[in-house]
Amino acid sequence: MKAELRLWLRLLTTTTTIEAEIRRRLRTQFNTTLPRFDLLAALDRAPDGLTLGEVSARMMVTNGNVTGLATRLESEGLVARRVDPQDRRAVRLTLTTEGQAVFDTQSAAHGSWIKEMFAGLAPEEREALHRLLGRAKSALQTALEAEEAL
Amino acid sequence: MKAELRLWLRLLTTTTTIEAEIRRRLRTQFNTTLPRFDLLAALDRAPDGLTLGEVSARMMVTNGNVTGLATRLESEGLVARRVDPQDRRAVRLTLTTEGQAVFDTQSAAHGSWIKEMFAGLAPEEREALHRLLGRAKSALQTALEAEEAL
DNA sequence: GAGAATTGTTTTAGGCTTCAAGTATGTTGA
DNA sequence: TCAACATACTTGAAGCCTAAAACAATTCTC
Repeated sequence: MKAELRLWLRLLTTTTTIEAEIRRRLRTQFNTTLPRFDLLAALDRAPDGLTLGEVSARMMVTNGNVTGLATRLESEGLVARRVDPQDRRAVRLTLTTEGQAVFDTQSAAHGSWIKEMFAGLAPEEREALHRLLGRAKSALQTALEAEEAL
Repeated sequence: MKAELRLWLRLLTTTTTIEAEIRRRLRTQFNTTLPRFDLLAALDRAPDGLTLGEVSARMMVTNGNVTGLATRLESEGLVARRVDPQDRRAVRLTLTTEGQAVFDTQSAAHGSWIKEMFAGLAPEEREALHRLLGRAKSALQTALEAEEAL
C-alpha cells in the first residue's frame, strides 16, 4: 500500500477516535450532540449573534442544516431567533442566558477532555505535530487550488 | 486558547477538508458515497465475504447502520446477501462481479486522489507526520483506558 | 433435553446532513 | 420604475448514523 494512503488512514482513524469520544461524552454527560455544541461555540465567539448564513459558513455546513439545528436549539431555549431589522431576509441567532450558561459548562468540560487526550504527548511532540499538520494543510490547499483551476 | 485545543482543531480541520473533498469526488465522479465505498473496500479485503457483524466492527459503525447500507448496495447489485450455512443467524455479504469491477475503478481513483493531496509534503515530512500520529494514537489509547478503569 | 444466556440481525424513533426547489426580500441597471 | 438578478432562509426527499428494543438462532448449563 502506498505511503500516502497509510498516512491518510492513520490521520483519519486518529481524528475519528477522538471525535467519537467527544460525541460519546457530550451525549452521556450533557445529553447533547457535537453539532449542537459547535453551534453554541460559534455563537459564543460572536457577542452580537450571527445570521444563519454566517453560522453556516463558520460551521462549513449547508444552510438547510443550520435551519434545523437552530430550530431544535430554539425549542430547547438555548438560542433565540430574531429577524434582522436591517435585512428582513436574514435571521439573527443569539445565545439566551440559559444557552450561555449551558455552553460555559460544556466548554470547560470539552477543554479538559482534549487536554486529557493529548496528555501523553510531550510538548515538543505536540508542537511538531501542529507544525506538520500546518504543512499538510497548506500542501492540500495548493493541490485543491490546482485541481480547481482545470 | 490552550495548545492542546489548537492542535485538536488543526487535526480536525485537516481531516475534515480531505474527507469532504473525497466525498465530493465520489459523488460527482461516481455518484456514490463514502460509506458505500468503505463497505465495498471492507469486502474487497475479505475474499470469502464478511458477516454484517464483521463489517460493522471493521467500519466502526452500528449493526443497524450496516443493515441499511447493505440493503441499498444490494438493490444496486453491487453486493450479495446470503445466510451463512454454518450459522443461520448470520448474513454473509460478498461483492458481486459488478461490485468488484465498480470498486476496482473507484479504488484506483481514490488512491490517486490521496497521493495528489499529499503531493506537497516532502517524504521526510510525511514520515514524521505518520510517526507523530502514531504517538498521538497510542497516547490517546492510554488516556482512554485510564478513563475506562474509573 | 429444557430453560437461560448469548449472539447476529433487523426494526424503530430520532437527529444530522446534503441537494434541489421554493419563498421572500433586496439590489441594480436599462 | 420595474424587471431581472442576487441573497437569505426554509422545505422536502433521501441517505447516513445512533441507541434501544424486538426477534431469531445458537450455545451453555443444569
